[in-house]
Amino acid sequence: MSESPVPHEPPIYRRIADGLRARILAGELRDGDRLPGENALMADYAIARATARQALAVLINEGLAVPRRGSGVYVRLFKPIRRHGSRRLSREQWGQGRAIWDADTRGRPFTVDHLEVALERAAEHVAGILDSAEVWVRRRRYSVDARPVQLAASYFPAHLVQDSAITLTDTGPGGVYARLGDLGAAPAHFTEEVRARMPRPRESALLDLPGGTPVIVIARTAYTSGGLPVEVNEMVLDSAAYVLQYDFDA
Amino acid sequence: MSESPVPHEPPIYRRIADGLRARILAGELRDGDRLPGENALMADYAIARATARQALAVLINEGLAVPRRGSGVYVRLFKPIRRHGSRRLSREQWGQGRAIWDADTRGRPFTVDHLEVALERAAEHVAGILDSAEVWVRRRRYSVDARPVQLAASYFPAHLVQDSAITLTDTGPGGVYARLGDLGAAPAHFTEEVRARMPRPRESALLDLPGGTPVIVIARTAYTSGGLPVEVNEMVLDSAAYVLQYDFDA
DNA sequence: GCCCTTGAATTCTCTAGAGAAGTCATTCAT
DNA sequence: ATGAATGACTTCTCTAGAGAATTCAAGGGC
Repeated sequence: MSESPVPHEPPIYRRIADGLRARILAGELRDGDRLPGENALMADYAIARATARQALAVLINEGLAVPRRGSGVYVRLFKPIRRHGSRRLSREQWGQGRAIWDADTRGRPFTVDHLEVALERAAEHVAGILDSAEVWVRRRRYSVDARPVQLAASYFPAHLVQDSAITLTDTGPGGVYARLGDLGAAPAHFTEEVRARMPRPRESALLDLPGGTPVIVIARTAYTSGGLPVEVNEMVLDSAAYVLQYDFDA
Repeated sequence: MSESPVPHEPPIYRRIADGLRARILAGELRDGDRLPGENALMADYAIARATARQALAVLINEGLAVPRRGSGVYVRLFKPIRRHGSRRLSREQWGQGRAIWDADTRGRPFTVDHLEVALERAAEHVAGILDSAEVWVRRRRYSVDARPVQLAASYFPAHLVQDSAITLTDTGPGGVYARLGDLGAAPAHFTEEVRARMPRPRESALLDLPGGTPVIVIARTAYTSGGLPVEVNEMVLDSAAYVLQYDFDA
């Protein structure tokens, strides 16, 4: 019964991780700095390799450090891009453009790496929204400075866009939204659903994500002014590369 | 030069993790089901304990599984709450309320666990936005069904709210926004900055997060109709508990 | 000056084993 | 019936060691 009232000292690997984390968050170790590696920790604390690795794994899974095989473990950088939900209401005219998080506002150039257009049977959740069993899909990957930052897949009801340039690689001036306009189905209203989770392996590979990096998943539905859903766009973002901004009135 | 063109077979622990993940995503293993544990994997694949643990750690870090010490490893559940950014434009009148992700829309009751009100020197990024060195802070934790889901800290310029009920535990009918209205500083415009990252240990503890669960961090600034910033609200959400929804016009 | 090889340093994968600590159902005493 | 103790089972922590795979700088050959 007489349990010692000790608040349970944390295990070794955790104490080491706590120490390193404190030094990172205090700014003593900065973006890109090299952390003590497995061998250094083994020597410094007289522990086995597995224990040293476990300590480093904590920081890696927290997204604070990135391992580079054959080289070392480094403090991770965070230099996000700002993505505006509604440009119309965006903050440029509010609050002198002050923001909580630093980010590149003036857009660096996006490039599209991969582009794939296909006619497919719609997945259930997409079919349910677009009310269409067949959809044209446009899948693409965006990069900034040769670094992949976003995967996107847009779905359109097949019967609506069948003979338009939306089914082609080159959609012409103004892009797909201009083409939807040509079809009398210009998007007038958007709703975005936002989630965050850890990436699937395929997403991890395509976005070249280090461990400990969640993805932000945005599912955007575009409606015409008549309330007809005309596009579902599923985006997967590297969470270390983005800050989302949404503006709205009370 | 003649590199063998073998696409490098993945290591054992990864193949095991891949197999289990496939069974989870295919629905063969459902929410709450028990996964084969360390001992089972050791026996099935004739591997060492550390290797079996490594395989399970992959799924745990992906947020697909949750370990329960002394009991087993279980498939994780995902039953989020839907949080609306702008209620005014929200989708109820659009698209018959169809949504990509299932979520509890009708609000289950929120409860406030912790509440702490204090006068503090403002952190740099908050001071920069509110243009005030001293701020009143209201920190609180929200729970749903006795499960903590959100931490929030609201900051107000000290000189503005000094003598109002905002500095009290009970803010009276209508809450802080009604009090700001009393002061002639009713919020008219909001901007939200959204990020996702892995939690800090303190957040992990307060939200009772299992491994592999990112947090969504929302920094919301409220402006009066005159463009004066009157509140900064930093929220930390359990990403497995939330789907954010934003609606806006083109 | 440029390319290639070499070798040290580093992370990554895995084996084998041991004890601590928590969970949970069953058994036993009251 | 209720409650306490037991014991099987589970995850968690850690040791010790070894070879594979990768990086990167230094040195040698052209």
